[in-house]
Amino acid sequence: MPVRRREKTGKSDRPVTSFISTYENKVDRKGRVSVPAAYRSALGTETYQGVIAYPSLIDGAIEAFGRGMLDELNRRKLDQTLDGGDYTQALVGRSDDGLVETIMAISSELPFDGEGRIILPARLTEHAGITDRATFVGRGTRFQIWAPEVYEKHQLAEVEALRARLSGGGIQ
Amino acid sequence: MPVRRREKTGKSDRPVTSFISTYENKVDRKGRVSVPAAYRSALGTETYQGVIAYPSLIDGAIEAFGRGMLDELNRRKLDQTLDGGDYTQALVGRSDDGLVETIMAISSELPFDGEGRIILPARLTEHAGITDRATFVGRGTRFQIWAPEVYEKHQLAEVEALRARLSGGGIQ
DNA sequence: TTGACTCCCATAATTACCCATGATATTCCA
DNA sequence: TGGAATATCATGGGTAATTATGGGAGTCAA
Repeated sequence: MPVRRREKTGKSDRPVTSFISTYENKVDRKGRVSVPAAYRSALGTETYQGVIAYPSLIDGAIEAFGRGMLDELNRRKLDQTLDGGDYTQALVGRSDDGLVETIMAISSELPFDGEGRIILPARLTEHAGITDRATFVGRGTRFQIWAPEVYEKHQLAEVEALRARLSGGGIQ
Repeated sequence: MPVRRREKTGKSDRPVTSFISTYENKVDRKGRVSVPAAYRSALGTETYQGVIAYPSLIDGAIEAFGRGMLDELNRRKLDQTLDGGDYTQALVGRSDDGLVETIMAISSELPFDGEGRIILPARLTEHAGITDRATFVGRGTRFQIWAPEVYEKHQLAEVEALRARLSGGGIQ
């Protein structure tokens, strides 16, 4: 079982517009962990320096994305409801899908410190089983944070399932 | 019935206050409770230092937002009626559903003290069943205040319903 | 007085901010 | 081209600032 080390910062660490690749970083005694520099530069254009995180509803992992996406969700929702004259939604909060509202409730705002680290709240580390190390997994528009051991198993199963599905079609 | 366009309303460039995450704070003997610092900073730009609160019409909880949202509601409602030529409503204050007017009537202005605390009126704590502790729940453009044990149950059901509908891994 | 409320101060715990270091890349220039 | 100087990154620690919370003094009004 190979230990995943920090990737060589070659071409893969140039500024990207989305979250890709995987990194394993340490969680120190204060609960701080560095967000990979490549991810931070992907968030670079945003005024607020930090990420929004919430426990995955599917996996034992933490889901995360930029503040920009959060504001976009809220703004679109507010515009949508008020423009349509739907004050019920804005004031009472009842709608067909309470997805945004629920995500807001279970999310945490995690600002960067001067060194690009965030503090993972206990609620989130417990959900993911994270203690002293954390694996950052890029998922395009968002990324996940796993306990390394857990992710390793999950990833193997993920790849295996994909391989099994593709073998039928004769692709690779 | 005119379709409202974004550039006409001119509010999309204005930042939306985003209340996220949940916090449990104590209610002291004087009935004071700290509004989470993250919420206060979300209200930071507003001139009025405090929140608007009213009993939820759906849940056993308190609904709250900033003065900015209150003004926004009134302004949009006024725009809407004037655009539609319904001056009667603007002047006399009668509307079809009366929701906004009703909310205004049952709302309380709760100013911050020097330490960022508010005093919850008995009418509101009784509605929510709050005694010595209160859970603040971010809902994006507004937030709620619950009795912790009540919210705990409610939240479990909320997440379970959401989980049941999700097929992918997170937002979008 | 009593009670309700506002303003002010105190404090323990937490968090934010600052600086330091070793490892690894990258740049520069003789 | 080789290697020294420079830059970036992940990581660690110390300290000042903030936060949530408690309580006292003063101010009204009933």
